[in-house]
Amino acid sequence: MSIGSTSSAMESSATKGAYLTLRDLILTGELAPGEKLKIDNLRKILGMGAAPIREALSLLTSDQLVVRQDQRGFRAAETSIENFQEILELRCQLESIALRQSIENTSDAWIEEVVLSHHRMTRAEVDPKKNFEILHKAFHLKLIGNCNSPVLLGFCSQLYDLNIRYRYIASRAIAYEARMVRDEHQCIVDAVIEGDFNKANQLLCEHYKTTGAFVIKYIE
Amino acid sequence: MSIGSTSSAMESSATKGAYLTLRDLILTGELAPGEKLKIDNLRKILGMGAAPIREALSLLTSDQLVVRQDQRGFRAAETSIENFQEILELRCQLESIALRQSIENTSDAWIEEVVLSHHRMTRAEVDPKKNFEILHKAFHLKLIGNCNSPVLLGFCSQLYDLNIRYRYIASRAIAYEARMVRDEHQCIVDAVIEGDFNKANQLLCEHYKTTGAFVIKYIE
DNA sequence: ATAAATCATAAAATCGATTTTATTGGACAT
DNA sequence: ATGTCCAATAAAATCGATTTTATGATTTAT
Repeated sequence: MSIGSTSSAMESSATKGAYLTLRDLILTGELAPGEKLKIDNLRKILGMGAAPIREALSLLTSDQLVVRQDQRGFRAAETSIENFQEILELRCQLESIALRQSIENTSDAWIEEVVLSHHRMTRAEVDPKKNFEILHKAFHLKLIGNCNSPVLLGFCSQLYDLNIRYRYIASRAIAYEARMVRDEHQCIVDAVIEGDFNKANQLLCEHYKTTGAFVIKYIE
Repeated sequence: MSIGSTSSAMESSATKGAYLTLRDLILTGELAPGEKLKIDNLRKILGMGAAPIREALSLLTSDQLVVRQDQRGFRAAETSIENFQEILELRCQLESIALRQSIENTSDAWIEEVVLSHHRMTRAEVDPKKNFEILHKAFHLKLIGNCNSPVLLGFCSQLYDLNIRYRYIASRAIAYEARMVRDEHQCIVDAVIEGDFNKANQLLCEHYKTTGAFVIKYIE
């Protein structure tokens, strides 16, 4: 069984381990949308007491990955086309704001970090998928990370995760799309380096929406 | 002591009670920014075991009102001018989006709800302050509540709370401003009824920023 | 036969005690 | 004196057991 050892769990505290593992299981769809999350079951799976599990689940409600019903326990958040489209739209709106501010504050240091994280992501496309996903997220967050607005970045990070969850769920039905994602990423980086917000923004939103249109076919 | 009976605590579950009470204490500044939240202390104050308190604190981290340090417990989130300004700016940006969509989707039913919640809030200006605050929040959320984007509304609600926390903290130093808030609210409602997004949006953002400028003098 | 009420079971919520981890103050060596 | 190490204390994290609450099945009354 690969559950107890999933990814970077088993860290410091039991709570953190439970949090990371459960988060992973929900994001990848191994715990299905709407599924009841019974404490006793999870106890057996994760091999710990109830307290850290409840705490982890409480933390996951912040991320909108878990829903809590008073006195009726927890379940994995539902998915729906409406929700997916909302996530998609919000990502475009919020990342536009963050991207604009990032480019307004542009600096050599930031540009170099963007180039670097892009490079790392590209290089990892051969490695195990898991690793790529982490670097892919890091890249996209770096792209908007110069906006000097940590709360906004928090929202974007949350939306990213909610979005990728749909990608995972969709990819259970089909092989992972072999679209020209690489080129798209490169063009975005180029526009950012040029300091051209409008171009970068348009490319970024299209990037999200194209992927989204692809995913949406496989929901429901 | 009015702590155990604060507001609408003592509800169904101990966790929910703890959540509401702690949230209140933090929003109003009775638990000061940065203050260590020791489980044992809170146990004595709230009169319950550690489990529901930890769970409530975990839930509050979602709201960004509590910060959790692994193995080092919880504390009330810090405040800062930078954070306040960020909150303010984000509120304007996000509520603009929500307001635009709300007005685009305008309907008689929604307009009536806006008018109603505005009326209720106005009428409550005499009643105990607490009640007014709830209706004030309800009004502002209703104003942007026709946007058909629950996630966005969730963000706005969160930002509202973070913002009001600064108001409370500032108002510890001074008497609550007697500005022309009433007129401002009325003008916003009028613009919404007219379906004039630009006007409504400008008024709303000014409304926030004027109040913000007032509050900011009393931080630090 | 249907609806309300009751009971039995399963699950969630909570508690008190234990274990693990951080923090503090002081002893020791440099 | 100053910095390092260790012990004692305080706090956080966790567990196992208990209590409370919901759920589903069965009975009873209309």
